[in-house]
Amino acid sequence: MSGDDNSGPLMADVARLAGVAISTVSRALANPGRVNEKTRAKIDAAAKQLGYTPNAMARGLRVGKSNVVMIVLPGSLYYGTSQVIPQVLESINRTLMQNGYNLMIANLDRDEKSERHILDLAFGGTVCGAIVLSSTLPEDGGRSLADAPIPVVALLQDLSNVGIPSVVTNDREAVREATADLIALGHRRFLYLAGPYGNYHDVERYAGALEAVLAAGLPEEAILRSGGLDYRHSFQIGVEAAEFFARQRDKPTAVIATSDDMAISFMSSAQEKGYRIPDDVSIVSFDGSPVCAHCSPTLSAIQQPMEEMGERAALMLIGYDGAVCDATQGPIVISSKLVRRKSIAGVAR
Amino acid sequence: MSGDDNSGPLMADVARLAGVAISTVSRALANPGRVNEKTRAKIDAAAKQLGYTPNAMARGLRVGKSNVVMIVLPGSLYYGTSQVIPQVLESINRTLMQNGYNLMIANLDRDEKSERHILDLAFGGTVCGAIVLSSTLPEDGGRSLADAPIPVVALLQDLSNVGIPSVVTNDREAVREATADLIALGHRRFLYLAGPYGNYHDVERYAGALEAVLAAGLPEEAILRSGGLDYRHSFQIGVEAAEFFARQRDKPTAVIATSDDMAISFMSSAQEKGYRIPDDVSIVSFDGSPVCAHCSPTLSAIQQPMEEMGERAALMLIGYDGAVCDATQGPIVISSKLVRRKSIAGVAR
DNA sequence: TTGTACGCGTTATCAT
DNA sequence: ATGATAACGCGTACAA
Repeated sequence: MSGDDNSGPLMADVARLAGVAISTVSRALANPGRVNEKTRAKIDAAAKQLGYTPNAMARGLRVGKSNVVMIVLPGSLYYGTSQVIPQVLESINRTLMQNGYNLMIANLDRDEKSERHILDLAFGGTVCGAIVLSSTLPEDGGRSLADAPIPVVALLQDLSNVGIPSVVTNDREAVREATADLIALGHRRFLYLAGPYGNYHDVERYAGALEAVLAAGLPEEAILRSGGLDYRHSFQIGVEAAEFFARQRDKPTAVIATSDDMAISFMSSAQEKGYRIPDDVSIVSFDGSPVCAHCSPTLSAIQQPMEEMGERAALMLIGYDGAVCDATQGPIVISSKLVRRKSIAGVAR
Repeated sequence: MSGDDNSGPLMADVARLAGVAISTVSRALANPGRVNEKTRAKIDAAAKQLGYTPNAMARGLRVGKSNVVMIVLPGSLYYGTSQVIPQVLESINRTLMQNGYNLMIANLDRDEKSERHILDLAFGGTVCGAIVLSSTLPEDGGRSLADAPIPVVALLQDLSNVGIPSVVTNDREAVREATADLIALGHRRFLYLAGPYGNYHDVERYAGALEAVLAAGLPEEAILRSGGLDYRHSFQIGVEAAEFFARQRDKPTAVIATSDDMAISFMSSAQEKGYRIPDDVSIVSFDGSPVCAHCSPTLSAIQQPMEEMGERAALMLIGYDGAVCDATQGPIVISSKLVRRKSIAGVAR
């Protein structure tokens, strides 16, 4: 790469052309108010004529702060239908850009190298803040992202218990309400399709389903579970769950899937086996990707407010909303909402 | 945000602790070979003890080059099932990270502000290269990304005619072959679902279909077209196309969709109207998202080699593969391939 | 209101 | 093999 071009006009060039001192140019560009109107015009003209663009690294070095935020993503992303990551990325990027910041993306793999890399960014002054979507925090040789001299915000999972301000959805409550809805429709036996057991989301979502079941006076055994694989294998979870479903003597009448992909592959597998949806079995899923509206039948889903969460996290990070950026208050919770479509029906028996 | 913490050990601190000069520390860290083994050990120990992390901006300023690459994405991303952007992002990021580079993302909206922002990154030394996925190049007041003092590579579309090295797929050829396959299966009438007319991909893909049809001695009219909306409305295109299909007296027997979303919504709409797939109409689509394997019926698709394209573009940009980074040779073409699934069948009449 | 002078933390040149 | 020193391009006290 030939980016070592040290061409490009400098502030000194602008100053010379405008017939003023360098510092005046600096002020005119940063604090247009604190310089004579006429001088400013001359400087602006000179800058424009030369096509001057300030050097961001020099400024950053001098000011001791960059304007770059990094987002730490789990290393092995998963490419089903979920648009969670891209939506959140766009939302964050838009918010940052509007406030003069840039977004750098960093993948946190399992290997030491990627951890060190991310920590170098955090401790080396490259970034002035981090939004974390990975479930673990990078650590390496005594350094941890939690101790970095930059603010950190967690998104999609609650890390406020370790002092990191967090933005999450009300997973538990949303599942509880959806399950209660199903119970109101007459459902008494459920199949819960799980992501990796122990995962933050899985714990919350299962807890929500359980709360609803218990609240209705049903036993814990009213919920069967299937899945437990990593989210990368969501489609497979749905396929296996359909087989599991077919094997059951006393079949569940409703499925709660913790991702759209599980629901989609469950539906097509079950339909292939001759089960009708929602007549034989209702299904509700998670994330609410746009494709849900175009499944057969259209898929009811708990829709995550990605745009809003991304924006909120970004604003918290850059201190636009400093007062709320306090982990001791617990996480900021933004509501998901159930979007009802045709994959849910009452139990007719 | 409180990132203005000028804490953190400096190279001078390491030097003091190790009992050597600053410049020796610098060498020991950058060129471990050109310093005494014993000295190096002392320095490494000191650095580790202090938790020293080099300041990237200071280095960048001194060296006159950053290690950040930016990717310019179209402003209004589209969230159907397509995983093109996220897959390409991950692939590029992984490749860059392995080679010591970082990835910054920039959305190119229609407004002047985002154009200026991107140009500031390019001209201000923040980034040392750009990978462009947007269909237009940002321009503002005389500056254009094409004239920036950094290398630029286009991905997914061919900009080699304006001097920008490009990495593309063989869209045209892939569609031609897929269409020829359909013709071999007895299909004689086609419905082509278009993205925005005039769009690079649409032009190429339609051309491929047309070439196959003409080569088989069929008239241009063998291909009906529907769609023409922005890719953001892909689902709607499929829905409307199903209505269009239902209205036709002499119906096409095969559909060529230029995105998975069009295909998915066409299938579910058509099925709802009572048409069977592939018995009444075959369908093949584009992108080949993972969900294609879990549609009903499973969806045949021309699968784009996103991983490979991303990697190739990144390597080209950072000069790993300098010899090939020459736009005059035309674009680098990486082959898509048709993945056959159950949405295609022969014509039984 | 404008100019002078210094320093941000690192690398590279030169001399030792 | 190592050390002293001068940049890199900009922002900001301070002085004028």
